[in-house]
Amino acid sequence: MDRKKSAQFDKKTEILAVSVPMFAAYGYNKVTIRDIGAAAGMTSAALYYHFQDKQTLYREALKFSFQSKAEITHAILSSQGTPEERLAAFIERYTQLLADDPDFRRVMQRELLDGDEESVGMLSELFQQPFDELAAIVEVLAPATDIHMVIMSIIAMILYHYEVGPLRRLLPGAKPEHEDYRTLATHIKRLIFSMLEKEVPADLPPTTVPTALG
Amino acid sequence: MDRKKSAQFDKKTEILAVSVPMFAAYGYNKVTIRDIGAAAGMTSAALYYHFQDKQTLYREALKFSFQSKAEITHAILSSQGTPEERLAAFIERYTQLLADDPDFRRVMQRELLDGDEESVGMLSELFQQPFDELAAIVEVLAPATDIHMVIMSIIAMILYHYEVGPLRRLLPGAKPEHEDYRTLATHIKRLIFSMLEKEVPADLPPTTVPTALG
DNA sequence: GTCTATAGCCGGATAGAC
DNA sequence: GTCTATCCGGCTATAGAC
Repeated sequence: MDRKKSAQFDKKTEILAVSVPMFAAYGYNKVTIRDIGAAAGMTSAALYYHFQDKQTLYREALKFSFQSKAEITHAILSSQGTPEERLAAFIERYTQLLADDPDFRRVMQRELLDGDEESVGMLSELFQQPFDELAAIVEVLAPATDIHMVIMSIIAMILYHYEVGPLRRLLPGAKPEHEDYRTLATHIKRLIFSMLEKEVPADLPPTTVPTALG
Repeated sequence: MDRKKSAQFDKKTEILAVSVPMFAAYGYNKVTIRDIGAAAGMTSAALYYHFQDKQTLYREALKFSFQSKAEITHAILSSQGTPEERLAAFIERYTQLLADDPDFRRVMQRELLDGDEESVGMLSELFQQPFDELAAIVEVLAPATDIHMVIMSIIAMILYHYEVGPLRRLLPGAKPEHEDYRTLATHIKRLIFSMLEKEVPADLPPTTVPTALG
């Protein structure tokens, strides 16, 4: 490791990395700067050397968390194959990605509830490109439909399934396999492909899902 | 109006009624008991005559808000007609109900994020019956499918559309008509009925949507 | 770059008068 | 039932030593 500042491991980045799961779990208000300091191995006063104030720290944590997700989403959408296969791959892999990352889901949920214009604007910029890539795939498969709404429906079924989990488990017909992301993915693929009047493509070969940058 | 205590207008109920929109808009932490007192026309100290503490007030507000919604949901599902018509009616009317009631959506969203076991348990009890009624309808239409998942998908597409609104509006392909609940309802009906391999029933006669109890 | 100490504020809850 | 006054605790942020 050389002397030059390493974006991966400098103190500031480390603080962001430990604070993301805390904000995800408890929300902005309940996480105190003392908590963050303790988790990063310092006192709250030291945080003010790195960040102007709590709001700034939070916004940088948000960006830190979402930037990588947008890049992973782009990577998922860059897979090879027919449009059918690529759409199926997106549903399968994105479902898995979110199953593996409760923090990401929860931060997103909190932003949709209480995010200010600036934060939400930042998110929209990050997801502009992946959204367009997905739109290009859907357009080939269903030129006559409202592509925007089809995409939102897919995302809704994935994300809301996780959001509603705590309540869903207590409702009639809940089964253990509903916790498995593959059950969810299969269900969504069936629904979407039947609307597109296409066959659901065969399951993916066990390609590695990108789970981190680089 | 007689002397007996009227459940509709006693002071306690009035406090709950004014606090629900506040909790919905800003969340538990950001709403102070001083705020609630002011909105109800009294000081915070007076609230402690009616409620043990802030948590208790919140929980009662939650129940107050959700009980009526569960009853309305039941009313929507009690409509006449073929199973196809009843499912279509549910999608149409529930979409409208949620369009008209941002408080309900937001309180639900907050509970799914941060609700404790007790609150979520209460919600699940309230929605048990409407869920079963919906399941009975779907079962007739699609005996071979995972009914639980089909219902969750419908609810996901309705609720997530509203949740994601602030972000969705900034994404490619967003159009003004996506704000109209009827656009959403039509889209969901098309998707669900194509999966069921049924025709979408004709639009409802302009029946009044129940919007309050009684 | 991190610490200790503390200023300054605000929120929940209670005491006691009316 | 509602008020005024107040206590207590926790939080953000800063000052200043090291």
